[in-house]
Amino acid sequence: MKSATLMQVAERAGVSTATVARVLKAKGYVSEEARARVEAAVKAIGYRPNAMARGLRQRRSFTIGHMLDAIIVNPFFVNVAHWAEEEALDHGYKTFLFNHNGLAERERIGIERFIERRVDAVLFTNAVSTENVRLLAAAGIPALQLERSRTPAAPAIRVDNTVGALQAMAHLAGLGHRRIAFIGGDPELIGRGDTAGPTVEDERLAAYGAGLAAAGLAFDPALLRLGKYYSLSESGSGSEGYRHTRALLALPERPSAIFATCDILAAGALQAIYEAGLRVPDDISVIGFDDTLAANLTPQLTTVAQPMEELGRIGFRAVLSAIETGTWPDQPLLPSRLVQRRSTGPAPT
Amino acid sequence: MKSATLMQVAERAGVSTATVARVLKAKGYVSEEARARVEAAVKAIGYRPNAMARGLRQRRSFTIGHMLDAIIVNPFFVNVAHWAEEEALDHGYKTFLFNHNGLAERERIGIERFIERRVDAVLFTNAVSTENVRLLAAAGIPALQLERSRTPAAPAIRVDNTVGALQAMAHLAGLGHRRIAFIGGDPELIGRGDTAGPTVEDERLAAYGAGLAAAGLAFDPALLRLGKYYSLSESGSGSEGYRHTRALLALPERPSAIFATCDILAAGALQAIYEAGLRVPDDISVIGFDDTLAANLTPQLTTVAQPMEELGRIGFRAVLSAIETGTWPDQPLLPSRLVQRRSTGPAPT
DNA sequence: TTGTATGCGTTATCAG
DNA sequence: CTGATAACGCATACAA
Repeated sequence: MKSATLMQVAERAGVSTATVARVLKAKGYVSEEARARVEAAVKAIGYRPNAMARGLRQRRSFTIGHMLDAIIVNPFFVNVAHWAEEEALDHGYKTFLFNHNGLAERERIGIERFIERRVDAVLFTNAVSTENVRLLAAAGIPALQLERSRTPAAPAIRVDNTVGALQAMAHLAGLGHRRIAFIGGDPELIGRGDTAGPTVEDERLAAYGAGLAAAGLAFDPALLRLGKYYSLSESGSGSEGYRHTRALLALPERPSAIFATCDILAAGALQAIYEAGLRVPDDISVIGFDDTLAANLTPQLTTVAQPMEELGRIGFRAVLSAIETGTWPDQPLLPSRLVQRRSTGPAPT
Repeated sequence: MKSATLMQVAERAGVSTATVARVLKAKGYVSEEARARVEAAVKAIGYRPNAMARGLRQRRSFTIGHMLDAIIVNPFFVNVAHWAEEEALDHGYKTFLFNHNGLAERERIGIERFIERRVDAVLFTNAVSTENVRLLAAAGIPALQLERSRTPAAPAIRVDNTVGALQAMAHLAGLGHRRIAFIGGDPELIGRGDTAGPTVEDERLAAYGAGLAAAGLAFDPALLRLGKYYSLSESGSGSEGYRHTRALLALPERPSAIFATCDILAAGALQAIYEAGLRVPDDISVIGFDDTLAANLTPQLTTVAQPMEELGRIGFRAVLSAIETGTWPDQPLLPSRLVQRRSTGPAPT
């Protein structure tokens, strides 16, 4: 038994479809009596508006597309997608997800799907190719980047990586650490994109340097390990962090603290340290970034939290504004912040 | 600039809309010449079919709903959702996600949204209320449960929990463990649902007992810890496992191995053990369930893997069959299996 | 306060 | 092989 139509409701209530529409949308004048009859009819036959018909007529699908990097490898993406969806729900919207896994070709396919579905806007967490993003502009669909800007072809709500990273460094320095290693994304490897200015990786790396300087610590290139966050093909997604940490522990003078710019990297670091028979934080402290895996790791990880809920919610509200008014609200720089748990402690003496 | 319409393509190609439709759907006779002209026009104006119009006309949205428990707390759900989506993509479908967080009321709202969107079918991972699921039947929408059956109101593709759990127990027993603890979901607390027969929790618990018996080990009630998998309100989602493990370690004669029926529980167990200054697997072995967090934990967790990709893919194909032919294919019982990593080792002597 | 009529962009059914 | 034309279910401009 397929759902009833508005016309059937009208018939049953003995009014016109226009009247039914008026009570359903709660706009326009309707007599109390007609309203009651319509409501009774709606209930009686279990009427539910057909979103496709509505969308076709209104030229609005009440749907947005959310382009993600790789939802099953990094929980960061799940989280922002979740909160964007939650906010969307509050506004009568639904979101479509699509994972490009870092591949421009996949991203293109996803965007084409979004266009066919006539999404009212799309969120990128994150974008891959400027050319692809322009496809949306060409179709008249607003697009917004979340967390990082990879292309000038769409506005972005970015995160202030510096503030949290600086807190992390100050925390470590305050604990007496003098040899602090850094495991992070290589600005060149991660993909700088087409946006001018420092990338997320540049910022985190710069904050490491600034944190060192602020604490009066010298920079030691041996303590700097740059690479990818994870490789999609490898199981044990923390393997990059694991490898870097093994190298760090093999140093003649090993670090007493490691600042990893991703919880996944930190997870691998924790494994390497454990395997070496060292204890966290007694022998070595570890800080991560994102606050995704953190609370599940052993020991619970001190990490720089990203504002995932704000990113999702504010991001959705921003595109909603673009949809409804054609204008973008101010794009705030959302702060990251240090969350202390149990993986950091005083430097060993 | 909004996307062009089929009619505009027709005009530009100098043919009727019917002809355009024929070349687009690759069915019906079209002369080579007409086809070429249409294809050129499509390319020229960047035409993309409007899925809403198509859906309205065909009474099919090429969309399915996927009802999930709580995507941000348990990666298990992300994974099956991801693979179902992936399979859907291969068949021209998109999925809508909705998290009910274990609440029947939320589930009802989600289902209503799905109905309004006119999804062609819905997947439950997992269902909460029979009454809600019946809403779909009333609307003529096929529904399928994945991983576990909570209601007789829809068919289910379930997982064979026994096989993997038995492997886990045999693995532990083979390693010489004689005091094996069990931390699992309480069959009563988790929600038995309305389906007759043993629940997932019953099965895992039974396998524990059977594994003990097979190894000639006595059952010790002190080693049995039943509760919830996690509480949604608590950060550090492994806290349930942490608490149970603390209790276990405080026993006069503590276990040398713990079998936790969820990686999240195992993550908490690992934290408690670490905090107690014990080493895994030297002092105590741990096995989890699901294979979600496993590879990221310290040490990498031996766990009973659930067939998440198969669940998603086979699940989608099953509903597709229901949509297209009105019949359900055979529902296989998908096997779980032990994945050995580094958290299990010989029992200490 | 209410009803009529039209069109949103497709697909499908007919004739031709 | 091709072209009119009529729905699909709803929203809205316009009349009444």
